Amino acid sequence: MNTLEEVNDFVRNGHHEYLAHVSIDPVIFGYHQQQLKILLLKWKGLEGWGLPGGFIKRREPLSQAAYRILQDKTSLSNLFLQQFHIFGDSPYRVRERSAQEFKEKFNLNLDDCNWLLQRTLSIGYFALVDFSKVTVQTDFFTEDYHWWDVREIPTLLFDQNEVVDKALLTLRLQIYHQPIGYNLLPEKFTLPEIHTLYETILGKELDQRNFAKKLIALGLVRKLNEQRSIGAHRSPFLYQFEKENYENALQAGVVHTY
Amino acid sequence: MNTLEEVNDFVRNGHHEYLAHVSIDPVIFGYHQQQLKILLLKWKGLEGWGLPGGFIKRREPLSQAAYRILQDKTSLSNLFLQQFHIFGDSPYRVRERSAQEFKEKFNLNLDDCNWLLQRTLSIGYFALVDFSKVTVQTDFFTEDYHWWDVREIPTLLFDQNEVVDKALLTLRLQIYHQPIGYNLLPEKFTLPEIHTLYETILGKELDQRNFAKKLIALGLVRKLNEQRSIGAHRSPFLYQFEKENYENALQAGVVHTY
DNA sequence: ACAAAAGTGTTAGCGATACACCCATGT
DNA sequence: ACATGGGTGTATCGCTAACACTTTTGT
Repeated sequence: MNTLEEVNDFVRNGHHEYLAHVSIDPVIFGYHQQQLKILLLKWKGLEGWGLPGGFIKRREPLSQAAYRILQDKTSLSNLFLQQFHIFGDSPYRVRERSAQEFKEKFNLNLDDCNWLLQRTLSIGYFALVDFSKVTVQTDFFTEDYHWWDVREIPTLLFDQNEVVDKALLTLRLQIYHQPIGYNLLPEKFTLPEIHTLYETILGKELDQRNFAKKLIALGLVRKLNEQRSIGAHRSPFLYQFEKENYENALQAGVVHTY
Repeated sequence: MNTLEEVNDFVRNGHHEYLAHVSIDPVIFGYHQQQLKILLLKWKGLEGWGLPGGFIKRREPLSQAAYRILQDKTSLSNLFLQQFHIFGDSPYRVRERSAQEFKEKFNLNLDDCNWLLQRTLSIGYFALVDFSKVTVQTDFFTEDYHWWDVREIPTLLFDQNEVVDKALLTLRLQIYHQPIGYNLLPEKFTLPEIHTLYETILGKELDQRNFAKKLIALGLVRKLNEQRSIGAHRSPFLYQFEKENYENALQAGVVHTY
């Protein structure tokens, strides 16, 4: 959506194409330079940053809508995506909006009963993406984008800080049951990288030796015959996931701690 | 909703009071006679059984809506209720319904664009109730109700078998992190009762001695000076939850196995 | 030579699991 | 007395957790 014409059509006739009252808000996690990050957009006319949300088409399966929205923003097609909560309790999600608000913020004239003014429930999805493969797409509504360290998330629009918090909580709870590393790390990675990733997500220190020991003992990763050069230090070996073992272990929930 | 007049008003004007496109479907678990059961309703005009669902009012917080719907059906106010998934992928949740279908099944005449004909996403909640305290309310749409053993759930309306399956799965996953026993058992219960409850939910045998040992060692239950008479057998002692310890243990996730 | 990060083994303690016999009660 | 379900203790094994020094690399 890039021209003013398209935007006007979306605002006025969007309810013929999309479901009112429900939106999808994806929390996109990426991992880069030892930091867990979230992709946020700066919306035109609105103060502050927000999630790259979107609407569901009238006859589109829900999960397909989530993939479409993700793909539109990141141009990634093969990513991990999971629904984690639906938000409909905060005051922002209960009250309806006014046409005046829209006029002031976007300079768009809306009918009082326009579909965008109605209360919207938000379905939270979280995505795990390989940071290095993402190219962010912007459009008419998007002024800027930025990957934010999860420890430094600014104040977001509406109740979206709550959405992000819940996503992080879910990520932590599921770290032993979902292919977290598989989707956040590049194909080849070093032990210190995956070690720091887990420490970052869990927000606590994990013993270096025990961590490596367990990964290897369970056959979750395979040591490659390559090393990465990291400057004035010993060169770490590269590893790959043993896809089959890894997935079996997750299913069985074998891995409880590191 | 009991008179035909009320029903007609709901069908024709419900969209002024309720949000279209979204419904709440609660899976109500109860435990009785060593069986985990689910409350299902027989809807008038529809073949088969279904969940006791309802709609969200326009300005009603989501979780409040879930409580209201639950309370309307069970007359219970103090119950455990948790959102677990939103369903919007199955063919039933994608396609829209026809006025003709409504005419045939309910003998109600609807406009082609009536709000009840539109696609509806379903928010799944699961509730844990003390079976002995429930009195089920029926209304115009409800022909009958029945508590079904979870191992014998019949074919349900739409995609609701999927909803029930997912609720069961979630219950199993959360058994160590949610006050499962607290809400499904009466205030006073015997060790064999809680033991069988956990076996039933997890669908596997748990060692009797280890189970009791752990419950008591962690101080989750307190032995009372009362016994229950169960006929021609040794009388089991009654126990109560040690509320404080129990909740602390859940929060900390202390209990991993039995 | 030095600074910074990678790599690597052992031990102690705790918790999970496996296992079988006696007791209470009503008929 | 007998049938049925309730109640109880111990020993082994495996996993977790704690812990520090040597190696590599570039400057």
